[in-house]
Amino acid sequence: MNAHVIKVACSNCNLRELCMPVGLNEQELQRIDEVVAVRRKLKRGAALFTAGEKFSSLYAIRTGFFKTCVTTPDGRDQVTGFQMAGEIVGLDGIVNDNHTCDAVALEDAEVCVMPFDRIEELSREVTALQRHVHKIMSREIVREHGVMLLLGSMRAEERLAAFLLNLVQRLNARGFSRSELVLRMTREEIGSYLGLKLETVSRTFSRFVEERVAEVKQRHVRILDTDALRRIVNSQSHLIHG
Amino acid sequence: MNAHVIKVACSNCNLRELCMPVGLNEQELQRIDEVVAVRRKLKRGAALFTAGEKFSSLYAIRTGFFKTCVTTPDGRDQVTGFQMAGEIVGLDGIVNDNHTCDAVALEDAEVCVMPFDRIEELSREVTALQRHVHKIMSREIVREHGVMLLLGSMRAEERLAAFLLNLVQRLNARGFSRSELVLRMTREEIGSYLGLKLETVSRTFSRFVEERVAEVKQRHVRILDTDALRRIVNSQSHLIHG
DNA sequence: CCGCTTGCTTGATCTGCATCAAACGAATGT
DNA sequence: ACATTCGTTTGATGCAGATCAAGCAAGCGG
Repeated sequence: MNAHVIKVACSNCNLRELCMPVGLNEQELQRIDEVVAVRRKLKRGAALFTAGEKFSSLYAIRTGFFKTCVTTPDGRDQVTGFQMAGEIVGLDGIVNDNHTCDAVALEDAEVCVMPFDRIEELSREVTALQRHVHKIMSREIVREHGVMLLLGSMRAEERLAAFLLNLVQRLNARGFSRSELVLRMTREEIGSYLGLKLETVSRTFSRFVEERVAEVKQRHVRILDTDALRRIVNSQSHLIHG
Repeated sequence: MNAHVIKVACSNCNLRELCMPVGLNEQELQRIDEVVAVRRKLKRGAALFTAGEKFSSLYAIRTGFFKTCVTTPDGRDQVTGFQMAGEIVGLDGIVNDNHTCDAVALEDAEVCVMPFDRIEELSREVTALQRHVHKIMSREIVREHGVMLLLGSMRAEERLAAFLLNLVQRLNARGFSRSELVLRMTREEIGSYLGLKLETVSRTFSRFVEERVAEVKQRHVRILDTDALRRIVNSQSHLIHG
């Protein structure tokens, strides 16, 4: 199953400040290394875990890009998030010791496997780790609030603008351009995440191009006017008559 | 601010199995009592906390019914959840030490105030509490996945049916009828939660009445055909041509 | 190089829900 | 008991996005 399994350390990982607490002393840093059991490589399209699978570990993404999605028995499908390097996936599995969604690599990827009982054990001793785990889970809750707001009250243009702004912001935090990006997912996956059909996503991209807000060539996107995107998100279009 | 402040213990609280871990020994039970600092009473309409407010505590609902909602600077509003006795609110505040949403009592209510640093301290010592805190946060993440699915891919009828089924299920777990309930929130609040306008909520209720699926008199709802509701939720209406 | 598959774009039409509007019922305070 | 306010219901109309449909571009295997 795990084609490549490599034992490694967080203490000298350049993504540490993204997925691990900061301000640890020497001793704590060494203990943190115990959190990661192994690394695991995944091919594009492969699932890191799937709904129903036994939960045992959280995963820190080292390289690559993931989507998480829930599927109902009747075949409905909803992308619940896109995750990139330094982000943690698997939190959904804690509550019932089973994963409730799939995590799928959208490109070749590598993750750090962190057995959850080891995380719990260590976070009883290293306060900063305990706090960090709590923050990560809380952050996910807050992120999902944002998605609910988006799905519940935004129009297609606003949704896609918010989506793009969020993506470049996160990419920028990882040293990438704040105006240029390559989408790792299909129009259909974007649509699923945003509660839109793929045709609507495509048309909305085209409208952005017409309005000179962005250049879009397949999955290559160059944002020409970030402020315009921000204005679109805060358009209050739904309140014109309020 | 806190008109009524009463010191109390979890160990003899009849809601303990809802908001605290089970299977604790005598000693652990006593320690758990330290988690709750005080209780706090709220009048209908009062906010337990609001967005921007400093985070310090989680709250276990003892009596009453709450909504949580996020508001954007441009006046958009989204109800992110409804909470009842035994449920925990405030998890959103952990990540940035500030609350990011409002929690408002929809009827006179009482909560147990649990200072978060005390929770963290104690959960370093009581493994069952640590596990419990993790499960509560994970459960919230999973719940929100469900809401995203609902908002992203369900039709009005399906959303309202899912909403009703979820409410009675939770009420039933608290000893109430599995067919009769009193809504604590307005049509507008239901609509905000479900991504619908209040008129659509009202019309959908009327349709349920026509179809003899439920009786609805203002906020009093009697479910006549639970299976019909379940069928509506799993209708696959969006896949007829798939 | 070609043929195939997969993903994307664009057009035409349809529809579910929003919007606008009005009236009604229930709760609240005087 | 009454007026006022707030929440709800119901009807008429409009529109954003879904659906249906066709063609196109890119990647890939043979």
